[in-house]
Amino acid sequence: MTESSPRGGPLATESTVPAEPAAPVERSRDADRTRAEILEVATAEFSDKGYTGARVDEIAARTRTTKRMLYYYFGSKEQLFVAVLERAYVRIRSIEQDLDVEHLEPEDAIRRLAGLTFDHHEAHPEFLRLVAIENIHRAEHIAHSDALSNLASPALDVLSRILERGVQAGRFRRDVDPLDIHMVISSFCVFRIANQYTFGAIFGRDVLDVERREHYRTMLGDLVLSYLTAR
Amino acid sequence: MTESSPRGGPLATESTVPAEPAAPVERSRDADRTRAEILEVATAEFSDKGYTGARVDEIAARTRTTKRMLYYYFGSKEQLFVAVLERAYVRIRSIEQDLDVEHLEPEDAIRRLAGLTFDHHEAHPEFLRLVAIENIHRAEHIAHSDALSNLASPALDVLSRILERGVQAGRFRRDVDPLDIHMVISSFCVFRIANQYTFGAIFGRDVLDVERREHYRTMLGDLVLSYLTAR
Amino acid sequence: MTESSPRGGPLATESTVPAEPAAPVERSRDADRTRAEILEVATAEFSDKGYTGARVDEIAARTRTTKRMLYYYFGSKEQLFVAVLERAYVRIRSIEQDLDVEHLEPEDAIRRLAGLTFDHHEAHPEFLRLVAIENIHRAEHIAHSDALSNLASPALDVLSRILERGVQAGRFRRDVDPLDIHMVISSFCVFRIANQYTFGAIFGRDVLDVERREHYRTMLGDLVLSYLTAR
Amino acid sequence: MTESSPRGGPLATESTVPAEPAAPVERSRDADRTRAEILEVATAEFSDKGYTGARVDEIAARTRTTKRMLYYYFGSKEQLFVAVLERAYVRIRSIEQDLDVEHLEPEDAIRRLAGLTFDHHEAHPEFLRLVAIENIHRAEHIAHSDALSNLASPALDVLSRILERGVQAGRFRRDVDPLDIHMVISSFCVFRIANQYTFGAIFGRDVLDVERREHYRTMLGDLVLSYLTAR
DNA sequence: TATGAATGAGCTTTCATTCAT
DNA sequence: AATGAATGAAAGCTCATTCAT
Repeated sequence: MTESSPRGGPLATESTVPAEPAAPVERSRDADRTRAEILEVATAEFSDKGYTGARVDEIAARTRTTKRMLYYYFGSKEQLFVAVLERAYVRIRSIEQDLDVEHLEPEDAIRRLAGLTFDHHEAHPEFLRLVAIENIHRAEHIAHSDALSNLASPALDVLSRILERGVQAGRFRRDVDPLDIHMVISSFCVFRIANQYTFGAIFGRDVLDVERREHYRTMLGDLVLSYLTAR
Repeated sequence: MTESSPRGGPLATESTVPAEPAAPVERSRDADRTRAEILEVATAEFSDKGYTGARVDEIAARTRTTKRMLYYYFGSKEQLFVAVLERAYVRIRSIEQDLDVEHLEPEDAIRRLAGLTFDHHEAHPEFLRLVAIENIHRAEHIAHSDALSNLASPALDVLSRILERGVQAGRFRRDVDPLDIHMVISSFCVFRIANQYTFGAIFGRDVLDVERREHYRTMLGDLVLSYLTAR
Repeated sequence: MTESSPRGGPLATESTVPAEPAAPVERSRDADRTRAEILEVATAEFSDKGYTGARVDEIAARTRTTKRMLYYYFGSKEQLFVAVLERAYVRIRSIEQDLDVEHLEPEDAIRRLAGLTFDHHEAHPEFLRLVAIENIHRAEHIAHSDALSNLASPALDVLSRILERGVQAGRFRRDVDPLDIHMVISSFCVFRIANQYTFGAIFGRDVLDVERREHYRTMLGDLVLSYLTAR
Repeated sequence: MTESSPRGGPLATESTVPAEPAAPVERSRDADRTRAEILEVATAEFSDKGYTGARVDEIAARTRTTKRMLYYYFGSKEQLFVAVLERAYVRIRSIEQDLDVEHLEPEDAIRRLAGLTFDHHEAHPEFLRLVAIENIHRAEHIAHSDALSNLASPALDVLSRILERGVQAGRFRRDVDPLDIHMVISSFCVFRIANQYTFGAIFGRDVLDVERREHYRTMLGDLVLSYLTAR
């Protein structure tokens, strides 16, 4: 990489700059807007076609800028993909932080948590596609990203506290690892979205059918709770 | 396509020829061997790089034949990919048919079934990678394949009978859809393999660690059984 | 060329073999039929796509034989094209021999001759396409063909005699070269067919429109006669 | 096509820019020079080998640029061919506009027009080859070209006025369609060039022989005039 | 800081033909 | 006399990227 990127290097996230002098800000705002637009389009393209399948030309064409600007801002296709992943993870995590389950009974809190995860995954299939794509590439992009390497789910902390409360109340099993429960919940929610196509093709069932939505949502809660409360 | 492919068209699967005639088979055997070798290498390449990322040149280079032969046998990169998918599914399904759980108690049968699924997925990560890749492509290749469109898991029939026995014995819930249970089991097994990289990168846990293997395997059985036996 | 062709080499025309022993004739007849079929299809393909644009695979696919047989009978794509040209010229010339104008007045004979030429070209556009294709290739195939090198039009002899009669009767100009008249007639008839597409695209006139047919046919006669009878 | 072409798209003709700005033109001039060079070479190659027979590699090799640039400028082999056709037609038509026959007697004007057409065709055989090639392809490229679909010959207008004057002077037939006369003239001139090879091979006459040139040129004038003045 | 123009390397696929009996 | 299997060479085209200001 011989060319330096503006404002903090290629991995810089689009942090809101609070107060800056007049003139250069104008330009920065344009730059931010352009960066954001590129990321938006790139997210769609990468999510749709995969990393290799995505075309830099196509991303640029759907933008108001040129391909050259894309390289100017992000350095390379790979760095653009990393930026896309970072933005996607940050967004998803920020949504998860809205969880407010402290006032609920442990069982209800679990149902709430699982249900929200279920909803999130259904609402953001392009995020799951990016995750699947990144796994195909063995998470090599995430691994090299400082911004993502230790970005654990905030839901995990919430989950830990729910489990603690449940155990202390004598309603949940002891010695259950919160991350395992998180994995069970994620497995189900991710599989339903990420594998919907092959599952549908093989078994002829559309798991995204709205008529089946509540069934699956409830089932997930039942599944986790039955495990946590099993004698 | 004006050039005819050898032996039954590009989608012809490598049917086991039981008793073979004498002379002309020699060449057929070579052809079959070549086909098999191409499929082997192509499976590795597609599984490793994804459909778009895979290179026909690379596949050919790792083979004793040439790129030309690859096109002679399979017609196109896409048809080769379909052949790879077909072979992978057929192989996985044939393994699943070895299930022998009729003599077990329903609970043990469930544990056995879940455990074998768990083992299969761990033993064939390249199959799960192909499935993930195919889902990125919205199962368009499987959809166009006659050989795969109706290839439900034989494990599903086995599962149905276990559930029936469990219900009749009064040990399992009524009205549980076998396909839902299959989905729960698959979710967990698939997620653990397919999402191991991002999961590891984000949470710092290696879910493939042999030391944790039995824990997860048992946990899956517990999870499913607690759901099936929940009051 | 290392492989010899059956029955007289690659340029042998499909002459009817009168009397031959039993068994091999059967085979020859099949061979002749196969050759004829290949030539039929090849004529269509070459005429449609041009020499380079024509596909050996495509020709073979439209035949009941295989591509290999095509090479067996004709040696190469080029030799097949020569055979196609030969057959086309022979056929066209044989049709022209039906001219019977000796009993007509010179003027009527000219009209008859020009009209028949006009009709022939309209009836055999694929022949004109082959001629155009061959001219694109500077007649290199015809030049190397013994069968075609001195295949002048029989119409030329007929024309010569008509002109002689006209001159002797004091109705036609003296010293008119029959080949020049042939060229005028051919020019008009060939142009109308061979250049119909660009002419139509540029001038918006469909010169093949049946409603204009008689007009052009008459006009050609008028044109030639006015020249021959000009003071 | 996601990659944008320079300067107005692939079909943009080399419009004469009258007054040019200062600095950035230098590069444009290079680009125009490169475009022109590619078109020059491509004209020769397509004209020589036909559309399918022409090789993009060959065209590029005869240029100072690379094959990549050829695609950069023209998008595809087909679009390059269209550009070649457009340039050829535009050039031919621009030459035809130099006709200045208003001051001549109708008969002399006709001879002049026919003679100039005769000369043009002889001077630009590669244009006629392109036209023949385009007719083999049924004018599909011209049909899709906006620049060419309505490009009637300016010679046609000139011809119309000559005929009018001749009719008004009582020297020419009435009710003669100028386009028919154009067709007669074109037929003869085109045939002589386009069909020279097969004509020479079949009849052994070199119609391009300089010794016969005046004969044919005069003959064409005689032919047309005798038709126009026929009683 | 910003950008239009240009590009080397490699991609999938197709072509007419020959091998080997 | 007849043929199924195999193929070297090259075709058109696209990719992410850099040049040059």
